[in-house]
Amino acid sequence: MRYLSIGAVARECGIAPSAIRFYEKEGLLPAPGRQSGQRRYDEGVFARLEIIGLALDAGFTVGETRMFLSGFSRDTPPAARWRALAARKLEEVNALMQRAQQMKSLLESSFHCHCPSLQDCETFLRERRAAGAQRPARQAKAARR
Amino acid sequence: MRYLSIGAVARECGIAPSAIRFYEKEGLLPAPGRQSGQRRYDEGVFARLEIIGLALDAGFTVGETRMFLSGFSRDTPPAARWRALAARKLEEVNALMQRAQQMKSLLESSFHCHCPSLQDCETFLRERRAAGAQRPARQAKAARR
DNA sequence: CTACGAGTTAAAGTGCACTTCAAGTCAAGC
DNA sequence: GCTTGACTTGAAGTGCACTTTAACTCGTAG
Repeated sequence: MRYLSIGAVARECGIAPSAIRFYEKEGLLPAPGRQSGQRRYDEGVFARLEIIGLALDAGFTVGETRMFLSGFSRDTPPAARWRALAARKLEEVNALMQRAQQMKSLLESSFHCHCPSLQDCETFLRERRAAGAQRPARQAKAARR
Repeated sequence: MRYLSIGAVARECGIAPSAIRFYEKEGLLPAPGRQSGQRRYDEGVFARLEIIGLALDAGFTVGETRMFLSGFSRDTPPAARWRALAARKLEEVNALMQRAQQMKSLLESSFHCHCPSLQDCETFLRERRAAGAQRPARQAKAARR
């Protein structure tokens, strides 16, 4: 079993050391063992970091990701609460995918479109109709740096 | 043709007046006519706001959205530059959708999963394998409030 | 005239996910 | 002993997309 420094982990998975410390401080990552003050990680950290990245990429906040991860931890899983959160998040992810799909259509069609103005761009109007009577008061998230 | 105040537009499409002013200042929204100092919008503003929302939701920054919109404007479309941007963005949107899909799978499977720890969760390992040797050094964005 | 609601501005504030900074510790090499 | 490089900490800074604030102007109603 190799024991890796924070720098080694960072290099190996392309995350800044500062981010790893940040995740630890925020309770996403368990505090690892130390060797003369320095953090020493085992291989398991990569799987954790991967889910963290996945969750944050998919639009979870740090707090939500913490809860998401707690759904997988061995200590007292508060299943009901977790399930509710997961269900809500699933909807948000669906909404995100739908909007991304719309944007994708819009982008693709823009390659073939030469409308002088938006007001009468056929493609856009079609997209808009496809989107339906939504006008949904956007609120979901999905960011990373 | 109705002429709407900023408040009326805001109410009708669920965006804060401050956001509308912000978009105008950032050049996403053309400056409308004024009536004793106050902005008066025509119906066309809704289509504009809808694309702005779509673009921002799909992860465009304000600057990118400005360029995206300029692709649709009647004045000198710098087609090459725009196409390059659109192509790059299309890739980013694809990546976003892929990650969202992964998160969705993870969420869905978490309903049926009762693994004591991540390290040996079959479902997660399968997801990970499906994701391939990516470890992609995340960089794309996709946020809104 | 006064009051009110809705608009105007520039500037400062907010929340999030990190990053950067300043000052220090530690082990190894010379 | 001194230097180097990688690490440690808490605190402050950053970028983005807005929001809030403060001080103001309008048109209308009473």
